[in-house]
Amino acid sequence: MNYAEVAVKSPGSHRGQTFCYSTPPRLDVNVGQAVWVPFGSRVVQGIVVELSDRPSVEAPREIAALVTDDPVVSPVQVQLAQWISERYLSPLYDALALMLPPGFERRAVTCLRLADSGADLSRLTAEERTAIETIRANEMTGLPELEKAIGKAEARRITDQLVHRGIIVRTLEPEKARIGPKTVPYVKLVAESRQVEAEKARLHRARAYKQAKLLEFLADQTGPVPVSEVRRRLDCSAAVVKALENRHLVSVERVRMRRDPLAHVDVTSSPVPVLTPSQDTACEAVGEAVAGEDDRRAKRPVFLLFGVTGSGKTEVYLQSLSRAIAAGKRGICLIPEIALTRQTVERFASRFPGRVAVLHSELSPGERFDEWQWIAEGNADIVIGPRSALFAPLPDLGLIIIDEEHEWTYKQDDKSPRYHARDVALRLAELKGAVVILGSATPDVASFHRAKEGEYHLLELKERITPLGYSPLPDVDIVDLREELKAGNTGPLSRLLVAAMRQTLAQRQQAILFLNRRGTATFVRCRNCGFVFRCPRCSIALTYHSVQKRLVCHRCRYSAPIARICPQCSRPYLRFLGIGTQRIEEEVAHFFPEARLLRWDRDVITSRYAHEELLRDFREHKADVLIGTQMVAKGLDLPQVTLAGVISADTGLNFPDFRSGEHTFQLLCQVAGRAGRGIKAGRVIIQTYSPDNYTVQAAAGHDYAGFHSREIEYRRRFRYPPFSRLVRLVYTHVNENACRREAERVYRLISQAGRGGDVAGFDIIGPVPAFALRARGRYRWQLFIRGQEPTRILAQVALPRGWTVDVDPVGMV
DNA sequence: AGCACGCCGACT
DNA sequence: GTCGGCGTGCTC
Repeated sequence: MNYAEVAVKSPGSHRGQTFCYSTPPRLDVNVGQAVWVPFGSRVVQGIVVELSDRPSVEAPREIAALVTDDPVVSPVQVQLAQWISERYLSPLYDALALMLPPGFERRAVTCLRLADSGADLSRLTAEERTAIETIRANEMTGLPELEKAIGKAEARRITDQLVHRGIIVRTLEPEKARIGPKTVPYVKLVAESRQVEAEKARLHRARAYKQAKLLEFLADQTGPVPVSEVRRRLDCSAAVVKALENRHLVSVERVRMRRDPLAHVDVTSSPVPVLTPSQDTACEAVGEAVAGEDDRRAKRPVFLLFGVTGSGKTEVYLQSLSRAIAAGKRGICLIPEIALTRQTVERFASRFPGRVAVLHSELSPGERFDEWQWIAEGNADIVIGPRSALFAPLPDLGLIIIDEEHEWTYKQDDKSPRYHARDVALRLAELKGAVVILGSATPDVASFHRAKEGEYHLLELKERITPLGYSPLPDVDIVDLREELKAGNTGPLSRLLVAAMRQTLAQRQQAILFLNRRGTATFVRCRNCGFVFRCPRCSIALTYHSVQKRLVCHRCRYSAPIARICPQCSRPYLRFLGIGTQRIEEEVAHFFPEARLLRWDRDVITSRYAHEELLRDFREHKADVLIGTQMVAKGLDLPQVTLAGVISADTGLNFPDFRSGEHTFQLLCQVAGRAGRGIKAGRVIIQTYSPDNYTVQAAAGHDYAGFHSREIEYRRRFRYPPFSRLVRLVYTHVNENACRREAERVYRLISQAGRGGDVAGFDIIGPVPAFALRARGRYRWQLFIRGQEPTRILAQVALPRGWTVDVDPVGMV
């Protein structure tokens, strides 16, 4: 095996592409190894994905060095990366990069050093002298530093010269590690007890009382003690420790320390609750599957855990994990968003004290590094985190849990690889022989379809558990907003909602008001000519913020003062349309001047802990009404809330996306689930202009099955997922015309390839301008390929720069 | 990412 | 006529 196929970190490399290198005998190269390879004029990192005894190109170059002696990714991870690269049409390296330890990726920098030999230093130009002085000042100087000192082009020209004349040596070194293990000094006694007595006497004579005290203290300890603790307890300085160390009476060693993100969590374990019958059935089924014979060929089952809000899905996760651990396995639990799921994380941490690792983006780089290392060393039984936690180096993986599996945050859509964590998890489970639990109160339409088809095992939790036992789901009223208008009520709050709020507040209970999304908040339109204020950079409608009295773009934060007259027709008929959280706040304040209001949207949430503080305040009843967007709908446990109001269910419904019904249903159910989780019954009011819509009706009736059967028929009729798959192609360009023309060209290219080739059974939707046509000064056009295997056609089409491909996109807008 | 190759505007 | 702009393509 003298050759290696290497996935190279290069932006230009396309899907699955590898480069062939020869392996010098001095290096022990294995699959999964990170290596330095020459690439064009540079040296870059790559991952070995295959070994062979035959080169795949004529003249391969040689692997320069290993990055580490041991492979960084396992063979199974290489397989998983190949699958991701294939499915999502992403560069293989990008897929592998998901699995690398934090801070592992580094670049090679050119380093300069003076040559040892007494080269001829006479006849140097002034610039050359400055360069040499800069290099002499440090042991090792990076080329970038020299470039900063004397300019880029100049630095290159001069170093070339000096290297040529043998005055300096140029080498390639990995850039300095930014993250590493944290170590703390520990001190321990090395002197023998006889010696200790003698030294103590001597130190007393020398009036070095602190040293004597330290010696005495250490003699009483059984092992090494952190220096910081010694200093705190004996109130001494580092010099005292140093003095004893110099006399070889004590030794100081640095010990690696874990920066534990869960250190603050209170682990006083609450009693393990008794399971309801359906929870018990679910745990039994999962436990049996996890503990089953270790036969890799027998595919492990996938469970769809379908349970309404408050039915105790988390308890099923916890006890399933207990069973997995009892069977010698470990588990990963994916959660949609860390900010809103801290309660869940803490519940896991206190059920399995010291055995839970968290991996998420809010960790400091150091914490992330330590968690990763800690997991890799086999210290954690459970890893919990958002989608990337799937790639944790957890040994003995036996169970993968995906909480709120319908959540869109499981799809990565801002950067390559554009993978869906649920689908990757299913593949990983197959490779590892692990069991999967998909949990949701409102499963993804595709997941529930698969469960109905028998592909997944359906586990249903029917009872809703509250502090006083089982409680029914809240009553839901639908308010027809057209009737409100007819009755002369032009405000955003219906008469029924106002009445319900009055009652709730009179009983000193809490209410939540929910707005579909911030993007539909107050925009400004001219009633005379129809002009709408738009962002000059992004072309989306600007939103009016009453506090600053300015129009703000919610995409790029552009802002402008509000005008009095229309810039198009010069008439003073500007009108504020739509409703934002601020507008609702003002409206509620008008009806209930006494009520304490709390607004929750991205304008209020600024700092890292603002979510928690706000929630704590509301939970402690420091406010009566919470007004917010999507965020208030997510799994929050607020027992004193007895009323939930949806200002308008329509905003989502009218979105030009085949998933708008599904999304709206999920949101409405989540909001409905917020009310009545405590001891008092809850009530929900949904305001809408389309009261007969099946999505609204089903949500009001807590009828997932009813919604699903209608929705799946719609999907079948229009051949949308899960009856087809989609690929989204987006082209970005500064010129609008060029953008449209390129989109049209690729449309023709794909349809021709489809007619002529062997890939049939697909159609193209578009090309159309993307929903936000302009983003950051660039235009965007998009088209969709729909079919059974929509990616196959793309193998025949070369897309130039500027295109991004999103397989199984989460939305169409 | 970087570097080379190649085709159109302002200069000797 | 040439120098150089950066659009396009390639790196085992």
